[in-house]
Amino acid sequence: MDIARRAGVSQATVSLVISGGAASDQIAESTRQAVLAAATELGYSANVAARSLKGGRNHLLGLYTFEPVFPTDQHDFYYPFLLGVEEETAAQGYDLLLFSSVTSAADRSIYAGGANRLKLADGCVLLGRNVRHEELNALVQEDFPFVFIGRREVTDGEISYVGADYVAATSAMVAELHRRGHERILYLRAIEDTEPTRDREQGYRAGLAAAGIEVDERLIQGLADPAELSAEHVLHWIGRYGVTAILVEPTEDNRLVDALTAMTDGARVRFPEDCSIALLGEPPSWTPQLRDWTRFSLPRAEMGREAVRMLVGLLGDARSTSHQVTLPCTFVPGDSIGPVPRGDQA
Amino acid sequence: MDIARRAGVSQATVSLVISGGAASDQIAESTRQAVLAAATELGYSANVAARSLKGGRNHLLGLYTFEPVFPTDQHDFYYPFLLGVEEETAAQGYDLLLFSSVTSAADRSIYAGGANRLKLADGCVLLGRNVRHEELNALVQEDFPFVFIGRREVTDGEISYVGADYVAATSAMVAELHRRGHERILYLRAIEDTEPTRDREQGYRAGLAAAGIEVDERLIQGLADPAELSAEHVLHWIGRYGVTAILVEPTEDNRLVDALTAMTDGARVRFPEDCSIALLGEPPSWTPQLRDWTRFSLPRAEMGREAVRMLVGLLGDARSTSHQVTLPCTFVPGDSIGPVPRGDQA
DNA sequence: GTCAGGCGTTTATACGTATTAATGGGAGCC
DNA sequence: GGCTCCCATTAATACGTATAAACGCCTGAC
Repeated sequence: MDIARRAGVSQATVSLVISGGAASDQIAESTRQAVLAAATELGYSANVAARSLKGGRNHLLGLYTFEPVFPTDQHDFYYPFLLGVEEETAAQGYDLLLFSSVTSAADRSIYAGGANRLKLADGCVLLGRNVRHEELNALVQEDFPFVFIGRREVTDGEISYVGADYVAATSAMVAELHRRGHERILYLRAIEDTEPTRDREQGYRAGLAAAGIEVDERLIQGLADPAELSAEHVLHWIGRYGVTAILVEPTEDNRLVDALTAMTDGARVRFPEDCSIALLGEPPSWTPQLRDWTRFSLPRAEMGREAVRMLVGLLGDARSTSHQVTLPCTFVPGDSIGPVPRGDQA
Repeated sequence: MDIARRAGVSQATVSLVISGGAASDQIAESTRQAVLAAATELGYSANVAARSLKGGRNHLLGLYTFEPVFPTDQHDFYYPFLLGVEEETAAQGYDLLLFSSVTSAADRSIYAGGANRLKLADGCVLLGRNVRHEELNALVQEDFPFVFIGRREVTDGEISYVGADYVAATSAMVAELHRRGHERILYLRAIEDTEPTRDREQGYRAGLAAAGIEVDERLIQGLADPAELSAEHVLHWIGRYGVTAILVEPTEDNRLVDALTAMTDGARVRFPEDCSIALLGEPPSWTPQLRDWTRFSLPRAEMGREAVRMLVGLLGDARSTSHQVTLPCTFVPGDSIGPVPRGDQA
């Protein structure tokens, strides 16, 4: 190390001065000044790799997303999370490492190339819907500190996460519909069995139970691709099952809203005149808001911030217990729900 | 390394098998299989820190902004740049390091703490209006590889940058106004003497020259804070100098557009009926676009991408020469310019 | 039988830092 | 003056990997 030579001291001394805020009180003031001067002069900065190799921390937090975030629509969905993460990371005095290379790689795996690149950072915030649970398990076993944004379960053990309270929000949505007289409420769920979907379904059932309505399993329909949702479907459900309201999960992109808009434009189905409809979440904010859909919105930025706070907490405590937090969603009244259509009233 | 023990070979052999796709043909197939088996079994993943320590490069590109990006409006201004940088970084197989800690620190200096934290990355993309030129100079002297987004000058030597062609865009804007008969064109410039402002002024003068109009120095006015721009000012300029069109530099936030909107709302001045107005740039995109201002827009995402490409090029070439590129802006017709008002026609 | 040569593997070393144990020198005390 | 003790500094080591150089062994040739 050339700083040492420059200041005429040993490498160990330099290390003590630079990093050892604690142990550097053992160092004579004159020496410390000399070292700092030399460091400044040479534009020195510690090598992260070496530092983290040694086992020290490098003051980096990582952010890894399981989905690519570049398609602009999805990016816009994830942006508020990122904003929160970035803001709190800065507030905590850390730098933020975006694992874009892994994200964009063909195989899209944390362990691509046999290397868990996440370990570059002290800890990591994870984000994304299509999680590879086996990778999460691996992370847990290595006990690498990380926090997931969104509730996630793993088979062995518990992980830390900051989730949105989909259960309560969905349940409240059912209650809201029930207050307006609806009893035949269709729930269109994503076909993949991920945690957010499970939570919504649980909230749906809980909401019905609270309203004293028995669950009609035929009113829980899987929807593989929101784009395939058409007026025919809706009219069919109305006619066949007496559906008066629909709850539907939006995707991270704008396919759902596009489909709904197409329906409305065709005037085949009117919301809420023919049928009430509410979104169990919020479509990407960039979507031109032609319509103020009834929905609930996640506190995305706050979730990002909270995840970082939690992560920093984990880093501080050596014996890191996992933490789980769910934050409440905000109900957005919108204008797509209304009373039960005349002909269908009980 | 416990994989070595597990497979009954040496650490070097493991390294050859794991990383040396090239040199691993020297390894007997049986040995390689044994090593790979052991690696899989133990859930091994290479330590990136060690790897990059040995290799010198850690495959990180940095992004540093001279202004804090958290006030939502400014963030929205910088966001497209960030998007481009992020996208191309991923495409190049690098990870992106956001220097948020430095950004948010009180002293906001690259060299905070006597250390150049930027060196954490292999190279760095810089961004921001209020540059500290002395820091740029220092970076140049260390010859740390970096690329600035926006044209920047330093006293000693040249730096690499990807800029927007403000000169041509402003000149074209003047030509556009002249085509509609305007000859008394007021230029409201930022009061700080930064490169973008200088370029706009140069473009303004060039445009006038091309149109055969002599520059009236009284028509170049400094504007410290766009918020202070009022109907009184505009009416004054119209009455006193016979101004029929205004060119104004927008800020990274929404103060300018707010001021213009306030003027319009008060109906004190109508654009373009009373006076044409065009923005020499683009306000933050999040601004509720009450009005489609005539302006030009920077290819921000493309600038970000190009900056990363250039940076990666610098990293590849050991003998790094500096490169300068300016990208053309896009004219956005909008609806805030029109013909010369009746009473003012020559 | 000896020796060259090639191949598969290992030994040794370097990367830059943090940390512990050791070293040196100076001051204080008897 | 000699001894001890303390404190500022240093030497030594470890972290996990990549790589050049060295090594041993086996084959083929003379």
